[in-house]
Amino acid sequence: MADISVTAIPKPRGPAAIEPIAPIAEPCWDLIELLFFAYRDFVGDPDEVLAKLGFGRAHHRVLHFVNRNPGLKVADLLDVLRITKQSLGRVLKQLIDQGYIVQREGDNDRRQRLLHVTPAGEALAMQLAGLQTTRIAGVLAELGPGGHEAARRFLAGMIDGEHRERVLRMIAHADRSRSRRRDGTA
Amino acid sequence: MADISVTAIPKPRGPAAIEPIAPIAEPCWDLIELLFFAYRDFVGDPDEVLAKLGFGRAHHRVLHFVNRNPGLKVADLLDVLRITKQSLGRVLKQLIDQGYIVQREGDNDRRQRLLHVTPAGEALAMQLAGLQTTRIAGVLAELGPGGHEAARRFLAGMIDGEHRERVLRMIAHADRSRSRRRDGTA
DNA sequence: AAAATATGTCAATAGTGCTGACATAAATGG
DNA sequence: CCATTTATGTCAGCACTATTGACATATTTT
Repeated sequence: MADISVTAIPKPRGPAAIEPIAPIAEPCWDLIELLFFAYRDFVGDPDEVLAKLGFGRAHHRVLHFVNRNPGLKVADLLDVLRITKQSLGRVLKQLIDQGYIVQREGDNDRRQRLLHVTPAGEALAMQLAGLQTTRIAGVLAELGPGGHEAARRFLAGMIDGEHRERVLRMIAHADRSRSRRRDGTA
Repeated sequence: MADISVTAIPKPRGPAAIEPIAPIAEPCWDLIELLFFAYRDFVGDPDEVLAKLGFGRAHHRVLHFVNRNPGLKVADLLDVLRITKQSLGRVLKQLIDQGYIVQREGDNDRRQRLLHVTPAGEALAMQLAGLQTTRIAGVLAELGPGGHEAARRFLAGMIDGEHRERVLRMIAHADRSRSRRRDGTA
């Protein structure tokens, strides 16, 4: 029931065809390779902009998630990025020193350093997201209606089942967060 | 005509609504973030296996493309991976030293070192591709018919137009190459 | 024979991740 | 109030993957 499509067992090639060791299913080469090339170009646009600022992909990821989740706790950011605080440290310090991110003490818990983008940080984050959105929008326009939903379902399915729900909730939550900001409702 | 879906210009919020600086289109947050998480888990499975062998992602990419394109020239591999020969050097040397890849002199041009996987190399490459295929097959099974084609079109569209045709040709060519090998036609 | 090509290698550097150890401030639980 | 835990930061060192620049070797092309 879960073995449709690509991993289907190879059809026997003739009557009583002997399969010595079992050739197993042929890998899904096309999507494996397309994911590689697609992701490379997808992150390539931001890379160019970031390089001019002396930043790399790590800076992009931090800036992106802080922009999307204003007031994010450091611990939560570490959790999303799945890196150590030492790795985050260097990158975050640069973003703070150069005025793209600020830290604010937590209201309830003064140990927390809640992360926020500055106007410059938001501008940069939006510029980078804009580049990626332009690329995506180009594809979706070609694919026609249903393309967006199909892509979303494919990509969401590729996430570990263990984390999928959490990621989807985070995306939905960030969407609400940002639309409040746009409305000035915050 | 290319501005359907996500990047559509925001609808005016009321009669004669003034848009001060132009909020521009809202980025396509969901696909941007899903691509990040999906790709991370997609490469995560192989990462674990590779780590036990003392290899990293760079080794995976080299092994993958050599397995898919037997007799690949070093120069072509550099071109596909878009890295320098110095970067390739170390990684390739390790794969050769540990018996996963061999080099053969070109028949016509003896300067060339054509790359081939050994049986061990093929086994490893197929194991890694198998992990990724299992993940992909799980999604495709959920998506139903058309899912594979939709994913392929989305991902292919995400590749720079400049390189898309070349990538698709490479994939098609490698498919022929490998099926010849399976048939013993080579 | 000279020039171009395919490949390899040495050295230095950058970006991003890791582990381990330790420090500080604040919250929390007896 | 004090001990512990929590949230965060920081120093030091290491690994992997990428870069640039320079140079070497073998082979093909002109």
